[in-house]
Amino acid sequence: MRIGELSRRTGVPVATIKYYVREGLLPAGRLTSPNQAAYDDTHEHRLRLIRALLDVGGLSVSSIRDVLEAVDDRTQPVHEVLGWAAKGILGPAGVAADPAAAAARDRVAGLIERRGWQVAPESPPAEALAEALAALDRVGHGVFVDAVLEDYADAAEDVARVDLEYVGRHGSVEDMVESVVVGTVLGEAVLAALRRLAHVHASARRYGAAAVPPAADGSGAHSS
Amino acid sequence: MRIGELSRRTGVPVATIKYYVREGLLPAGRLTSPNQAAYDDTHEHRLRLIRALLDVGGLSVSSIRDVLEAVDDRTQPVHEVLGWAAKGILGPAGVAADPAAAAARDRVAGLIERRGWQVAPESPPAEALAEALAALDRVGHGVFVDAVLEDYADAAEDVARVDLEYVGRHGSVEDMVESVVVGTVLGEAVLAALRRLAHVHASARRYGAAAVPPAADGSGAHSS
DNA sequence: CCGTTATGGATAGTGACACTCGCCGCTATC
DNA sequence: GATAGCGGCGAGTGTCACTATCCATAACGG
Repeated sequence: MRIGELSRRTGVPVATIKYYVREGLLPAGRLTSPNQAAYDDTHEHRLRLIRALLDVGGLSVSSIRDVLEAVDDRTQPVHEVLGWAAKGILGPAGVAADPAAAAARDRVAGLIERRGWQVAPESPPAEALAEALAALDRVGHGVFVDAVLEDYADAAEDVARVDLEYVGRHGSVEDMVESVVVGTVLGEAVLAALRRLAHVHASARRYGAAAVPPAADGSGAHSS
Repeated sequence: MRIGELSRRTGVPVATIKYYVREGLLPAGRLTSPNQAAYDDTHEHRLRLIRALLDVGGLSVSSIRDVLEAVDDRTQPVHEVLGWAAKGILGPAGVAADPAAAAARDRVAGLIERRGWQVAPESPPAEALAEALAALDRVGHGVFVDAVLEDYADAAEDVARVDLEYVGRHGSVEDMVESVVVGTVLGEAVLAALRRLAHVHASARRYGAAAVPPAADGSGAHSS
């Protein structure tokens, strides 16, 4: 397969594929002549993965490069791979120093301890959580945390159990790291969408009984 | 309070505050002279909200403008507000037409029906879900969906129940829409972080028994 | 009273990001 | 042997979230 067909199969423009190769997201094709290269199924699969991470997962190109390096590195322990991606989605952040942040970090440490989670409080997900709790506090919704944190944690545990089961049942170690990545990133998108769906349903049931036909107008549908 | 103090209190640069005012995210201060304006607590609160949605929620400035308009518009029914924000996080997207997308939409419709959810299958969250499922399918992890969808949906229902209870118990209708926004957007970040935390824990327990001291090296800790 | 600093308002510029274009010389295909 | 496609490269594009500069005016300190 040459680049044109790869492009046609995946719907990704040729120029973009070349760009991904330059950026190190996609390995170059096997050269058959000085200016002719062949691509195969692995390239196609990798390309689809890149697009999924980019479009649905919302990762940046540079995060994806890091992630894919981890996927390719077979020596990477699975649970190590799980910590990274937060930084790609949340900004560089860099450990805030205000009172809200300090309180949030304590709160996270308490939660981890109470749950008996074997996680370092300095790990990226823990800091991401602290960041989110601090933000909630700063906008005056600190109570939200009191009201929901434990229930959220229960739900997170349920979900994580299911995820791990899937990854574990998925056969070869080669694919495992990719399963973890896919499950983490795309699973997040799935869960978020489900939560909003459940919100809409629960809200419609509780407040407006009036049917909610939201596709009728375009008021909020188009972007920019 | 003048703009300088507002800046000092929130940590947001003066130039950035001016930018938010220009962009319509933040109302202008009350003019006391042709070139002097006063800001109050509502401005401060709004500014913190903007930063939270931006930094933690990952919304774009234009999404935030839309969201805040809804917050300010008291006539907005609550369950109507719940549909929007997906477009800010996921791209404009625009309804894919390939087989994976079609299958995913069917699947979503089936799920909604099976759950008895009162949600239109064309609503933004439903389409976001279909998008995510389609992406999963395209990267060859369609099985993931079979394995976890129902459990995810259970978890989402649990979480949504808790969320709605919080919003309902939160008093005045004025604050309700804001609670919904905050709960939806920041709650998503909280839930995602908790899920990753639970992943790391469950994974450490199941695979590497070796303690996982992740803060020791800086290999993945600092960004870019 | 006056120099310094801060302010509102407007315009222009910045850096990061994810592409996208154009060019060159070569190759595959009809 | 014309035409289309190719690999590789550098440069350009549009968007986004700021950021910098400028001006005339206002507040503030001595």
